[in-house]
Amino acid sequence: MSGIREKTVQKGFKYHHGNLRDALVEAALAILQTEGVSGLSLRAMARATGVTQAAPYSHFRDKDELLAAVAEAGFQRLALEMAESATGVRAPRARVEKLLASYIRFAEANKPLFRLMFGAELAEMKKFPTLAMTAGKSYALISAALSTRASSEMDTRFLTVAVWSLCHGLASLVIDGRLQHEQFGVENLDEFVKRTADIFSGHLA
Amino acid sequence: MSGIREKTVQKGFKYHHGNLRDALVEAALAILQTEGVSGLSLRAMARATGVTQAAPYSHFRDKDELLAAVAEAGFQRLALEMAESATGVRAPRARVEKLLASYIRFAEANKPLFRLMFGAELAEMKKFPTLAMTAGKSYALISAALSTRASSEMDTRFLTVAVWSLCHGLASLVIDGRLQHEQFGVENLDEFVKRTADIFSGHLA
DNA sequence: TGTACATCAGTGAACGCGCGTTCACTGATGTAC
DNA sequence: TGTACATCAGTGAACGCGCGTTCACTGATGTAC
Repeated sequence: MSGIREKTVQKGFKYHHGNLRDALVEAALAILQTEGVSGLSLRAMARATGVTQAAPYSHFRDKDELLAAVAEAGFQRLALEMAESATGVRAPRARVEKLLASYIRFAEANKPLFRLMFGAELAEMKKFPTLAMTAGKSYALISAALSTRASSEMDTRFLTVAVWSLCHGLASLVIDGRLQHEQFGVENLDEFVKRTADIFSGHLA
Repeated sequence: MSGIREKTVQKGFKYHHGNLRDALVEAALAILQTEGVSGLSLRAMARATGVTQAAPYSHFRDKDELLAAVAEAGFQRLALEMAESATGVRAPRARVEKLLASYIRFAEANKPLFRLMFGAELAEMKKFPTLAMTAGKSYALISAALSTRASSEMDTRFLTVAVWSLCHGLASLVIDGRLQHEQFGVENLDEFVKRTADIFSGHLA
C-alpha cells in the first residue's frame, strides 16, 4: 500500500544486524551478570540480540566457540583493569599490590564471568589459541612486576605462581562465599593485600 | 508356574534397595570421575543405581539436596585424606606442608568432584548446614597447624586465609590446566610446597 | 550512473534429546496383636 | 508362632521445558561491468 521501500525500513528492523558477532558477546556478558552461567544458552544470547536462534551460526562454529569469545573478552577486561589500576605505580611492591587488588575486585564484580573464564567449560583451551594468549596477559603483568625483585628466572617463575595462586584462590573463595565467617571480604581487601605483600617482600631478592 | 515365591527373588531383583541413599551418593562420585559435572543428572544417578528415576525423591527433596550430599561426602574425604597424610607429623611446618600437598593431590585426583565442591551450584551453602560444617574441616586442620606459630588469633586468621588461598588457588589453576606452561604440576608439588613454606615460615611468630 | 549478479547474514521451522519433577500405584517390610 | 495391617521405598508413565543444531530459504549488500 505505502510503497515497497517501507518493507526494508519498518520500525527499525534490519535484516542484517551489522555487528552481530560483537553484539552476541556483549549480550552474553550482560546475561552472565544477571542470570549466571547456567542462563547462558545460545538461544538466550540470540534472543537478547534480537535475532533468530540460528543466526549465531553465521559467526561461530558452535556454542563453545562463542563461549570462548566471551571468556576472551573477560580476560581482556581483566588485564585492562589490572593495567589501569597500576598505571604510574612504578615501585614493584606497590605495583604488585595494585595488580592483586584489582584482580580480586574484578572477580567480585563479575562473579559469573570469572567462573566462566576459569571454569570446566573451557578447561582445554588448546582449541582456542587466542583465548590462551589473552588469558596469559594478567599472568604476564604479575610476572613482570615480580621479576624486578627476584634473583633468577626460576625464582620469578616460582614467585609468580605462588602470588598468582594466592590471588586466584582468594578471589575464588571470596566469590564462592567461603570466607564469610573469616571476616575477610572486599572491605578488608587493601589491608589483606598489604599483609600478603609483607610476607612475600622478605623473600624477594 | 514355578511357585509364587519366585516372584520376589527373580534374578536378584529387590523391590527395596536397602541403602539407596548412600548408593546414590556413591554412584554420583563415580559418575563425576568418568563423565564430569555436566553428566551428573538425577536420572543418571538413578540409572547407575539400578532404580527408577523417581526413586531418589524418597531420599532427597530435590536434585540440589542430592548434590549437597555428594559435595559433603567429598569434603569428608578431603578432610580425611589431609588428616591421614599428616598423622604423626607434629612439627608445625612439616604438618602444614603435608596438609597443603594432600589438598592439592586431592583436587588433582578428583577434578570434577573438587569443582562441584567449590562450584557455583552450591554457592549458597546456608541451605545445607551440615555441608558448611563438613566443608570447614579442612580449613580447621590448616588453621590448627598454623595457630601454634602465630602470635595472635588475628594473625592465625590472616595466615590461614593466606595459606588456604594459595593452596586452593594452586589446586584450581592446576586442575584447570592453567599452569601447563609454568612447569609446575603434581610432579613438582613437594618442592613447590617446601618453597611456599619457606616464604611463610619467616613471618610466623 | 545504472544494472546484473554473486555472496552470505539472518529467517523460521523443525529435529531429537535429556532433563527435573509429579502422580497414582504397588508390593516388601516391620510391628502390634 | 501366625495373621492383619500400616508404612513408605520404589515403580512406570507422563508432563512440559529449553536446549544445540540442521536445513532450505530469503533478501540486503557490495562488486563488476
